[in-house]
Amino acid sequence: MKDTKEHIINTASTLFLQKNFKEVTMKEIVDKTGLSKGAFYHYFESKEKLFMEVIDNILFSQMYFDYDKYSNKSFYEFYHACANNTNVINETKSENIQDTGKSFYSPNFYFLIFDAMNLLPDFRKKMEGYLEKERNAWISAIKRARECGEIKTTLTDKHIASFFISTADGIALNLIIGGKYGNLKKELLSLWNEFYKSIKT
Amino acid sequence: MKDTKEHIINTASTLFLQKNFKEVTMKEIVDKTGLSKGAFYHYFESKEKLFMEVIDNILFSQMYFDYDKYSNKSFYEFYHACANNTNVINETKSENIQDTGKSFYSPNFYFLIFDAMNLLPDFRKKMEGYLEKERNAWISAIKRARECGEIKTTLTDKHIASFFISTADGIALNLIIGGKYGNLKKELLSLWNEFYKSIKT
DNA sequence: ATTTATAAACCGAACGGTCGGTATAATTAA
DNA sequence: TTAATTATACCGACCGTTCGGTTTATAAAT
Repeated sequence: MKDTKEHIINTASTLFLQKNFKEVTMKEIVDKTGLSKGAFYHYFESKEKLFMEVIDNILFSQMYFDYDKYSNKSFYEFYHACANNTNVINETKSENIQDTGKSFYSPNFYFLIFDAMNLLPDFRKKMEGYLEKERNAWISAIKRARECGEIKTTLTDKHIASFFISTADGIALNLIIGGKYGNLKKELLSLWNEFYKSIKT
Repeated sequence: MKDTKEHIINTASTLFLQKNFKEVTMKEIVDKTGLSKGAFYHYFESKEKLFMEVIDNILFSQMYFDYDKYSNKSFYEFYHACANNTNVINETKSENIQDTGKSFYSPNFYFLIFDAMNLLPDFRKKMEGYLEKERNAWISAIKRARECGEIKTTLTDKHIASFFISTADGIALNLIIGGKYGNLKKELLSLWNEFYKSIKT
């Protein structure tokens, strides 16, 4: 059944967003899914294969953001859309996470990224490709905004892009450590909006 | 002997900078130190206790940065000093890391931070305290720069501080993923310098 | 100076427990 | 009846840790 497999992937996703690969045990996955080991290994040949599917499911579908959709919109709209997209995972997954009393940090995919780089040989290239695409989208959006007179600044397109991308990651990281990842969108827009004010014409 | 214990901590430090707590095995620690398990447990009562000492050693000594030293210097000097401090760990530890052929990422303490938050109950508060101190140092340095006419901008002190701090983390994260953590200082200063140009009087 | 006594440093086999994974039986669906 | 699905019992490998014992350094006694 397709449903059962998806159910396993979803359950495992929330676990892998909380803890790293080694910390999530098969017993845990089996218990949380309400299935047995036999049932699990009917659908997946190994824990690693499951992990790969989780990676694909989370990183390369949910994380995917259609930048082209904003190619004819203003830069203001572009970065607001990006801010809205940042915590898709948080919103879609955190509802499944019950507080165990232990000091879990917020669900975040930095775990996944680090683990995936260790476990999946071709992951880094895939990730780099994604990041490059993201960066190019930002750069072209900024370039467009400058050309059509939306913004005006001495800063180069590249550096502005670098600003938006790295602040997104950096603020996310800080909020995760502080246990306040839920504020990401708010914090991001606070900084981005004021920066935007300073460069808009 | 103090030497042996320090030797264990140093060896373990390089390991914990490469892999997370569970991925580093006792066998590995023992082999890399050239000691036996018995010898190890003569100095540490558990793997966790060793990990705690590694945390203290790396995060709260090496990571420590004396912001007060720059209280009478220019903001330009301040952020250059911070940029120089970012990859202290990288420089001091990476020499010990031999390339095993496996796709290790650059040594970085994001592993340590994540693991420490799970394993050590009081770590988060400690970390938050450190981050707050860091942020306050930035804010007061910026405030000073504004007051004495070094910089002039519509951006608030808080947001400028947020810019510097989050870009440091964000760029570091991106470079780790790309396997080019060694470029951190260069990349950081490239962005920071140009931003500085745009706000300096 | 040499022997004796005490402690620190170190070793590696072995332990109990948990890990991911498998073989096989029971159940359900077709 | 046959094939797909789920459950149970079980496996060997490996984990962190323990433990009995050896070696080496330090100090005391003769």
